[in-house]
Amino acid sequence: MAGSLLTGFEQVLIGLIAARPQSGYDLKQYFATTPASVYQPSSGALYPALRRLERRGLLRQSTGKSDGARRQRHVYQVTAQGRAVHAAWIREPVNPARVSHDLGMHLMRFAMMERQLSQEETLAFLRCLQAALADLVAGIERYVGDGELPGRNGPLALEHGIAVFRASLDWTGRAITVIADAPAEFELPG
Amino acid sequence: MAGSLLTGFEQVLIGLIAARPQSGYDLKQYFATTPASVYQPSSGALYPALRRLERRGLLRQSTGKSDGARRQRHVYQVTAQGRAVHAAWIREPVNPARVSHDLGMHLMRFAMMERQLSQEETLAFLRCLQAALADLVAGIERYVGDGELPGRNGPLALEHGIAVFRASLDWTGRAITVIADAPAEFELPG
DNA sequence: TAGAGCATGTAAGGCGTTACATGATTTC
DNA sequence: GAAATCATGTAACGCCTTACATGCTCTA
Repeated sequence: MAGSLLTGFEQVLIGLIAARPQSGYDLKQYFATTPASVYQPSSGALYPALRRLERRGLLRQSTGKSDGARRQRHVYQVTAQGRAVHAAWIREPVNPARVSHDLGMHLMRFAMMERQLSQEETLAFLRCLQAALADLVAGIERYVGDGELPGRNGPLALEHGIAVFRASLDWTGRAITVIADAPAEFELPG
Repeated sequence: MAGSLLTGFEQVLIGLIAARPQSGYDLKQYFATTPASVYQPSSGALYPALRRLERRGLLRQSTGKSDGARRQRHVYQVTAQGRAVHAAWIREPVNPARVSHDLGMHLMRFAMMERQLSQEETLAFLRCLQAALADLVAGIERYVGDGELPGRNGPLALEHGIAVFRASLDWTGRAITVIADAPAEFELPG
């Protein structure tokens, strides 16, 4: 992602805490139990990241109430500034040149868009993603057609890439249909 | 990948140089022109990596002949020790627990297997990958079925994961067919 | 009171990114 | 001779990984 000064990991942390105030341990549990998660952050990555975000004024600690916990938990919540940073991240445009690199992060953003963006904005995002993926797939297919790679396994591995990104591309079409067909169930909360 | 002391990036470098002796600049060109490549290494990553591998005795420089090059090129080739390390990397087993994380690296290994492994060994690798991906997809589908995620975008994002890994899984089936049907065209060179 | 699980944190070391620096050689 | 291109490299900085350390609380 281009514009922000935060890492993708930090942005995801803000988004998760924006959805529900929670502690570092809660986040570890979340990452550990969510299937196919890109992140399995270690303590050495997670806790320093939370403190960085706190130092920058994007998170703050709630009153550390120990509700039966074994040890004092540090429950974080998002500040107004943190909410603004998160909103800007959600709205970052899709960079077509980096879509294969950023795909996982785009999906994270999509999952977090629901309470931030209107139906129309979400559809615009998906259409950008769709166009970028279509170009990506076309580019790989052109490369395969050129017969650049010798042997058998090389072309097969490229076919894997085509199949995977084509699955992504097909998904964007289905997602657009689902979002477009669904009624706007609720308005965006403040 | 589990066993080796080298990074995945370093292993890929050894594999590419094993296929054909080349310089750092050649490798940059390769990464820049191959579509959907996982790596777009910067100079600050590439050249130090090559020197690390040289210092460890896995690469050595050919006679730096300037065949009309603008500047002295440092052409690397793989040493016997480097070849052994690469062969061990190619044969590393698929860790089912890390398959979603290692998938790109597995595909790199597959692309480089052709001259290292027999048809039977390649098929065994693909069947391990197939089994691991099947478990992964089943796990995500079970998670979706549990209805853990609220809202609309979260489940849709998970469906993306299912679609992508299912495309990988389907590819393994096709690749197994292609490899199994193909005659052993040539024997493994020394 | 010993141990297991909870929850946070630190320290060393390594690697990558960005940005800049440096020669050499064509080309105009 | 100036500029563009080729080709390699360095330095600062930041983040992650691994491994270890620390206390607290519940259970036996």
